Amino acid sequence: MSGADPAVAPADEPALCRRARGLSGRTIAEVARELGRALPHAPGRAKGYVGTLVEAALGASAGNRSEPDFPALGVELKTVPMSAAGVPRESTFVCSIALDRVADAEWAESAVARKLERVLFIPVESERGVAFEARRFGAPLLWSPAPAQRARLRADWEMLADLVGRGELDRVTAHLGVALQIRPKAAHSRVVRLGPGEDGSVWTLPRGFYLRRTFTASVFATAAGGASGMGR
Amino acid sequence: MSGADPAVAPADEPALCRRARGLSGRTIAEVARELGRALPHAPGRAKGYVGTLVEAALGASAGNRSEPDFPALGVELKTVPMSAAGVPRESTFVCSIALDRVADAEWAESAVARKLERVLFIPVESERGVAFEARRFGAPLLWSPAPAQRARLRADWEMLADLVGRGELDRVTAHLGVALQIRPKAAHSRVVRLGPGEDGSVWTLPRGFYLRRTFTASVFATAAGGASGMGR
DNA sequence: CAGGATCCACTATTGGATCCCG
DNA sequence: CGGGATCCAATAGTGGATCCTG
Repeated sequence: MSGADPAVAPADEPALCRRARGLSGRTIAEVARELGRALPHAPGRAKGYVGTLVEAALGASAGNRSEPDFPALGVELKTVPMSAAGVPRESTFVCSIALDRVADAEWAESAVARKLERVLFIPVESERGVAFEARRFGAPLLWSPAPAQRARLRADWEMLADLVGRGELDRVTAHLGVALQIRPKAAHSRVVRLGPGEDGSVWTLPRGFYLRRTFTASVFATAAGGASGMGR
Repeated sequence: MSGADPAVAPADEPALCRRARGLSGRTIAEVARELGRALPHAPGRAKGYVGTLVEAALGASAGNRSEPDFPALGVELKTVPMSAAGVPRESTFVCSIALDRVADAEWAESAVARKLERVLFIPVESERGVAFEARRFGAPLLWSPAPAQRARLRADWEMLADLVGRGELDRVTAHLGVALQIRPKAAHSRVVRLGPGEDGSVWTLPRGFYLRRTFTASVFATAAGGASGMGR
């Protein structure tokens, strides 16, 4: 074993960061072996595997509960697939939308605001041509939104929550929002959920909030010594 | 006739701007008719037609000479095809590259810097679905680069001129440069010109400097009341 | 040929769909 | 089902090729 007992949650942020840095440079296969976990059975059938693996490696509260991964620290954990150029390859899921309750919510109380207040990003190599099990973890980033970033997220959230609350879900597409967007969140497109419609409730596809790839890219770029914090 | 005699160059910038504003809202067909010019014979065979038409309409010195379109004013004229959203659809040609002379040139003396010091942009509607002759001119923009824009152009130019001067023309692609890029400028790809190579001179494709679409977009966005002048 | 540009095949992006696990 | 995410067909973007005129 290489560090503290992974089954136990880290006591504080420094301890968490130490564990996270311990992953840097190591491969998925190495970490899986140390935790006694099998690698995914089939290539392309590995969605979510790395996220779960990192949860175990860092001692996050496992499972599907709607609280931070590290409840005592208020820290949310996200793995981010990175291209060789150091740019995220995918958007980042934030949380599902409670379609029936978003109407009269306030930004400060929202699940999005709470989840994003403190996030530990773990970059993972993700390049066609590098075998899944050989992909390496990168340097972790413990992030809280800068004022301009928080303002951007809030503006997007208020615009989107307003649309949902007004029953205009059918106007909501992933095109909306600069930093934050709404996209489907379901096993497939026939799944339905009750949500606000033009006349009362309608059956609709479950949705989630996601961070755009460009936003996450700017978060990493800024942290790496970038200039502005937002913008190109 | 709607304004001053188009055959005569405007006396000063205000006069030029008045003529340019006179085009706003009018169609290519209307302007062509007033100047007694035939419309292009075939659709898709109209490259350059609008540029030449506007030169005539505004009293620019016609022809292929390497001086500003309005020599007395030091103003360069560029038509810009615009999408319905008000964003340029194409990059903007600036000038050809003297491959054999760019090596020891200085930015301030360069053709790029001189051409871009004062530019009159004339937007033209350019949307599949709007017939060529029915496309309308937009509000003109008389522009000089803001300090940040000039610095960006200079940095790009120096990087590119350096590559060309060092005989590394084969490493120059249109990917290089944030605001300014180098692309082929010839009738077709078999045209060759003598330029600097790794060992003396080599035959190579003629090239030109172009403004990227994103840069021209930011120029228009800023002038339209935008915030930053550069950036997204 | 130099200046006026646009065309278009290919690549990059991404919105919507989908998959695994507990 | 909710949390962990990635997949991929369709669209947007653009680099290199091309076209017209004087």
